[in-house]
Amino acid sequence: MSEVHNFEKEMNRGFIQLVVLLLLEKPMYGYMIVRVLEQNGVVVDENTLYPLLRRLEEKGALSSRWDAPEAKARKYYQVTDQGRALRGSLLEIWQQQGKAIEALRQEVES
Amino acid sequence: MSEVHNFEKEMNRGFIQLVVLLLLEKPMYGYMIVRVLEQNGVVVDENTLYPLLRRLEEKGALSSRWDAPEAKARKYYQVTDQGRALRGSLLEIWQQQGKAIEALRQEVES
DNA sequence: TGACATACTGTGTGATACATGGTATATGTA
DNA sequence: TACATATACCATGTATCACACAGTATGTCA
Repeated sequence: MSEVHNFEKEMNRGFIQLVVLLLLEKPMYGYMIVRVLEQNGVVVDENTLYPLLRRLEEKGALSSRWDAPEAKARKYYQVTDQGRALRGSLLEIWQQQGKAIEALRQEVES
Repeated sequence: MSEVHNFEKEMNRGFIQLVVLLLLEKPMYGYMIVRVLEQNGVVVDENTLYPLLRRLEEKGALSSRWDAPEAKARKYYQVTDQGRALRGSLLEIWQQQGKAIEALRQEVES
């Protein structure tokens, strides 16, 4: 059905969280996040992002507010201090993983 | 229950596949992989790794053979050409993600 | 003998990416 | 005005996966 197999899909899972936490240093709404990431070569499905945003808010990593109540509804999200702490630990994990992969790559390619 | 939250756990998902595909350029068995990764600061649960190995073999990315049939059974896995191709595309994804994260980090931290 | 390490397997459970389908407003254009 | 398309979000369902829990069986060492 899909071009991208499961193994490739799995690569997105942790990554999207981290990207969102980095991006939302400035307040943005869901649809906008999808477009901005798209322009940077990162494809995130709407139906992946919206639940993720709600989940991150539920856990205290993001805060949100509705904008322009009478116009087209936009829900702006922004990272909280708790979210910054989470971002920090995810970044650490990311970097440790990067080191492991680089080390292994050198072994394989030599 | 666990120290590590879901957001942190999610970081492992794509990563483990890639590490295994890199590591198995040399034939190794499951229990050995867990120990080797452990020594490199990467914690992979046995109950995560064993199914992953079977899954990768099922999809043709790994081949396996049982060793020493009458002694303690060890199942040696090794990457196939198909697995190398998969590894290549996962590495590409990894690098693209790395670029995206680095770009965002610079924006956030400046 | 018995504790512990080694080596693997089967069956849950909960979380999540993505699919499908839907609501509602805004905007461009014929 | 009519109608398509873009914008912006949500609800529900399915498949997959990390990890928990529990078990089998052999090897090793005190």
